[in-house]
Amino acid sequence: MKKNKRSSLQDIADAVGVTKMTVSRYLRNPEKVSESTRTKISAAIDTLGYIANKAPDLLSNAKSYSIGVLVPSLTNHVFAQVIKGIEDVTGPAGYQTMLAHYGYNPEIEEKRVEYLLSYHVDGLILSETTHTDRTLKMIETSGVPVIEIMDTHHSPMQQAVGFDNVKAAFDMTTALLNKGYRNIVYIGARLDVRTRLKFQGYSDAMLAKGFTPKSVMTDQASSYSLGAELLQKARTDYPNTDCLFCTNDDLAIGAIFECQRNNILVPSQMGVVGFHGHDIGQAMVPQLASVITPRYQIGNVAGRELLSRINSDLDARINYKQVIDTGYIVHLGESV
Amino acid sequence: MKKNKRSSLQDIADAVGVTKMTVSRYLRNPEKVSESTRTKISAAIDTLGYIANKAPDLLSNAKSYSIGVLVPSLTNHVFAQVIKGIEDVTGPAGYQTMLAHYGYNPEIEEKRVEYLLSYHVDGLILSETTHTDRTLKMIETSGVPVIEIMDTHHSPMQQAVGFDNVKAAFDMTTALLNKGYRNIVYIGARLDVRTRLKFQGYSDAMLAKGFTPKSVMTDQASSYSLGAELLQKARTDYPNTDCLFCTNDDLAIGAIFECQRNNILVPSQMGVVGFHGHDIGQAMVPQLASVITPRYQIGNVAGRELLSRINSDLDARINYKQVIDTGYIVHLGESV
DNA sequence: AGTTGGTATGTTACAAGTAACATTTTATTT
DNA sequence: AAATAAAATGTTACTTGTAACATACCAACT
Repeated sequence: MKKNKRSSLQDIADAVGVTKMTVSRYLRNPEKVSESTRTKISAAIDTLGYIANKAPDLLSNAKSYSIGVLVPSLTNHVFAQVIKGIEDVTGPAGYQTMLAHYGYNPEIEEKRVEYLLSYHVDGLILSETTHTDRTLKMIETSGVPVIEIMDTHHSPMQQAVGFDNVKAAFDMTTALLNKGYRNIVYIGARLDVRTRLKFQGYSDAMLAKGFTPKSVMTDQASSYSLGAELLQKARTDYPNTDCLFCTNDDLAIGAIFECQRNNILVPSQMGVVGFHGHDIGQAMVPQLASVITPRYQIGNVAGRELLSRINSDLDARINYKQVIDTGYIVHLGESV
Repeated sequence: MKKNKRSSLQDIADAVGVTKMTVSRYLRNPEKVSESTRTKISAAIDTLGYIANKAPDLLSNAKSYSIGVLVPSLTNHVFAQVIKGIEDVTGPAGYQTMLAHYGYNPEIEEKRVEYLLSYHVDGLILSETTHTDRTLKMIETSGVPVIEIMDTHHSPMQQAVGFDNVKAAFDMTTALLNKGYRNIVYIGARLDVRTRLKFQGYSDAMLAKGFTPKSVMTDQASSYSLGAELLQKARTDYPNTDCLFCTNDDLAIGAIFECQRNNILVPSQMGVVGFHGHDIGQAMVPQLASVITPRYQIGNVAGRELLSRINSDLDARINYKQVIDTGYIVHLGESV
């Protein structure tokens, strides 16, 4: 038993006794079709369950009203709010998002970009500042506008929206030093670009006040249990550690739970700091110190800028080299 | 300055001095093209930055090698692992996922299904058991195989993979009663179908042992802070509450934090139970009691079944009315 | 030299929807 | 009733890549 094709405009037309052009008009400019024909077409569409086919749109180079959004990971809570920020602008404007993820891997990012471009997305939002040569080439030749989000430390392809990870980590570290911490250890995982940038900001701040940067790093993916492990490793490697600056909230929260299990008092015996300011850290006891990043706003601004460029007549590839900085808040909470 | 079109096979062909058919052959069966032509085409593709166009595939009704995955929400941690489970099967088989979300709203689900079908996905995975009439109609007429995941309590459209939410809540409630809790209050949010099913299982278990079901419900979305609020509401509405059965881990964790802030001892003064068994609940102190659901496995099985049906010659709409139950684990942890 | 066979490339037709133009039908006016 | 205008519908051409078939070219063999 072979699958029978889905119905086309032609099938509707045949059922009604008109040409597909009339049906096309019904869908696009109903007022140009007579009342009686309209009724018949409407009935036929219902009966046959017509679904528009995107193929001709792609063929004719029409706008697809789709935008491609690439995030590194779906388990990383950071991006759920970014995506909401994007869709709250693009949705009402009639755009659908094609969402894909690439596991922090530039080769997979390349595949995803190719995939999205093969579907003629009208614009792209990428969550990374480093890309393969072919990714750059494809974006260049496709001519779609691109916005890189999250980090503004690097020079953008076209346009970037986010904050300076180096500066944010520098500011937090300085605040910790001002609070009296002396043996702050940086806890990193995944070792993606942003972790490296934050470590740089931390190091700069430590060195600026005459302290030695220390770190415990792993390329494993972040998790609560990894935070627990890395706390123990820090205490072994640097026995007089008085504060952990974790590259994200998950590690920090895992470390705090491990402190609770081992009767290490937070913050009096150990300060713990995260990054991004997620709900969970703000709700927990003690409230987690973190750099609160405006993730919703980053998505929102990126979406707005992207739409404005999609609807501009300017070539996406010229006229741009713009950075929009959305800032961040150093929040000390109760865990330092 | 107008955007210049992306390059097509014709552009490559022109650059090399052959017809586009030869270029097409180069991409699909390189061995059928002469060595010298191959070299020239390869160079031209690099220079012009050719990106395949999906349009002809859609037109010719070829397989798209895309599958549509609809999840209710990206902030709900449940689905990240489901998606990983799906992609770990479908990715290696050469399929890309088109991921979309619909905020627990059947009308939006309908739009998303239409969108995915307009791009000719080869199959659909839906996270809901109730759909609009038009959604059902579109899926019926499109002829694509569909799998509904998460709940198996209802009769599936074609095929369902998941567990029985009513039974799971019944079993957990029974375990709590056996442990000696008497005034268990059900805490619900969002009021989606699955919350209702779980409440039913809880009620059945309470009534079976002669206790009165009690609940605190809201249609707000779940969050840690909402868990804190609902704990207080439960204590006001039912002063002798000795245990909270929360519809998900987020509410449960928020409730535990609120207990910690108010010096209510968990579990000795208040038992708290969640649902799904997320990492955070398992890592925290005290370890959260929860129904551990096999989310990765649900995705994995759904992906495997979907592929097998995509590659079958059978009409997707017949021969199926199958439920695959992946089970769950009642885990009592340290919070009861 | 002519035939055969294989390799490389070209030609045509097709999928679905729409813009642009052409034609037919209906309504309005004289 | 004929002329004109307006409304409704039809025809053609076009977009991209590929299957199916057609042709051109060259080498090897009789």
